Amino acid sequence: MESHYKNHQSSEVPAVCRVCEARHGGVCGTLTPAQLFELNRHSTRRKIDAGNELIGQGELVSHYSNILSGVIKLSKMMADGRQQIVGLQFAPDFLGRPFLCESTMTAEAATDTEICTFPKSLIERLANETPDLERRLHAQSLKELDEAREWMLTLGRKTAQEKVASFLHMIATHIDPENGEQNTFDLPLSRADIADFLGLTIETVSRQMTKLRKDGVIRIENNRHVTVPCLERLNAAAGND
Amino acid sequence: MESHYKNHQSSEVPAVCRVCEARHGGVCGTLTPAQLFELNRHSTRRKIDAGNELIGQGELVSHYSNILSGVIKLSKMMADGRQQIVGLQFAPDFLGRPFLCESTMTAEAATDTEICTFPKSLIERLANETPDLERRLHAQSLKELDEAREWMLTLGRKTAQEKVASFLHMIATHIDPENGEQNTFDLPLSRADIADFLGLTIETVSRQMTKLRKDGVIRIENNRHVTVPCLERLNAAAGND
DNA sequence: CGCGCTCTTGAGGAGTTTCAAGAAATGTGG
DNA sequence: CCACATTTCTTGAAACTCCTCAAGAGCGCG
Repeated sequence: MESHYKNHQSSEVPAVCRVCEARHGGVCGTLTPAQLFELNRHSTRRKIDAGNELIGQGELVSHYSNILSGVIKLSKMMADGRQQIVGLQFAPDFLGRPFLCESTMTAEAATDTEICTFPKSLIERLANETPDLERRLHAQSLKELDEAREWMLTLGRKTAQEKVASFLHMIATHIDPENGEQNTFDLPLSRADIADFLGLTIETVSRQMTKLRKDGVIRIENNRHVTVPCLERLNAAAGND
Repeated sequence: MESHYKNHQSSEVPAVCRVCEARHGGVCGTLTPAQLFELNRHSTRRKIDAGNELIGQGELVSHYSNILSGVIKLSKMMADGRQQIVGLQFAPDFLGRPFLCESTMTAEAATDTEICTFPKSLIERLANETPDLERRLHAQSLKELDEAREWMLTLGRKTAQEKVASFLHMIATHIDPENGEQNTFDLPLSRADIADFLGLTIETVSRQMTKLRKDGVIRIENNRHVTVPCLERLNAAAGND
């Protein structure tokens, strides 16, 4: 490994990064080959099984991560156990809250996930050197802000039916369809997670899914596998125009 | 005016900025005197009466603003008229969505407001020159993101009672108290606005305010004027730990 | 003083939750 | 590969929260 780093030409990007799924969409895309090498030297790839916690509410944040594959859920919990998912991050999103030491929420793998982790301090130094990186991080924050506000509208003003349809529509447009032809995918979240995301109970989510199925807006197989024959109908059920 | 600008020494900040309420908290704080002069030349102060719209959903964003005084509400509307307030901005917050041309929401003055406006292009150029400014804008985005996620928990998982108490607690801690002794303030929002903020109806907000009053958690005069004898009791009513 | 506006209060009803049970999918060990 | 246990999801009935509709009270204003 050592020699590998010593021999590189500064115009080449590290081999690991060259084949990395998140390389262009992710936050590393703005870095120079030399910076990538430095980042690479301090980064580790990790697999995280569904349900495992990356970081807990109130813990110290020492690392940032790029999501290479899978879905991460960010959630907040009240003292009495009520829980709300406040964000879903898909590959190749960047995970971590700049400028803050203590996490205000829990990050947990919703599906089996692969991430690339690096120390907070290193990213912050690179961001100082590289305005493009700083801007990229800023852009991601703004994207998350837009999404959060979109969900505030959903949480505050939509009916259970519209909430569930909105969720399915979001997933349908964020997950790569397995099948080019039709819009078909596996839900990355359990009914309990969906409920926590939409501010509903499991039972209500289930009932609304059943209703959407009976109305022909979606098809469901094995509970997790969903097909959307017509995205526009789903969008209409979600209350969007 | 012309001569004023010609005669300045580059180490002095413009007179208007020197007495500006938002100078240090706001986004201008990071700029050099020379940059402040340039910004100042292209900026205008405006007063906006309560209820007036700054920018509408779907309109083009050509200007950014610093809020000098007052409260601005950011809201989203559905096709059928249902509305949700997705953010409240207090002086000296910065108003505007970097990197985006079309506004995804409406910005409206909740109270009589004074702002300082400048063209989007100028701020973006200054942000390129000044990493500190870019970082300041980033920090503000992150603050808004944190607030949005906090409200997602409120919208999704709290009861009407807790929602109203949460709102009052937020206002109590964001508005400068008129009176050093006790926590007393004028609500910047009407019952209708509060309802749109909390995902409730006017009637429910009213009922919960009455209940909080009868329980002795708050005192109300003239509908708008609120006193909080004990912030901790209010916080408890809001469901926070 | 009457008019309009905002806020409050009440009664009834719709939508969601709660509680409880059953069905379907998933995993385990023989 | 099949019984059995476990988890996840669905369905039903009753209860409760919040909404809708309706009327009245309080306040500012011409």
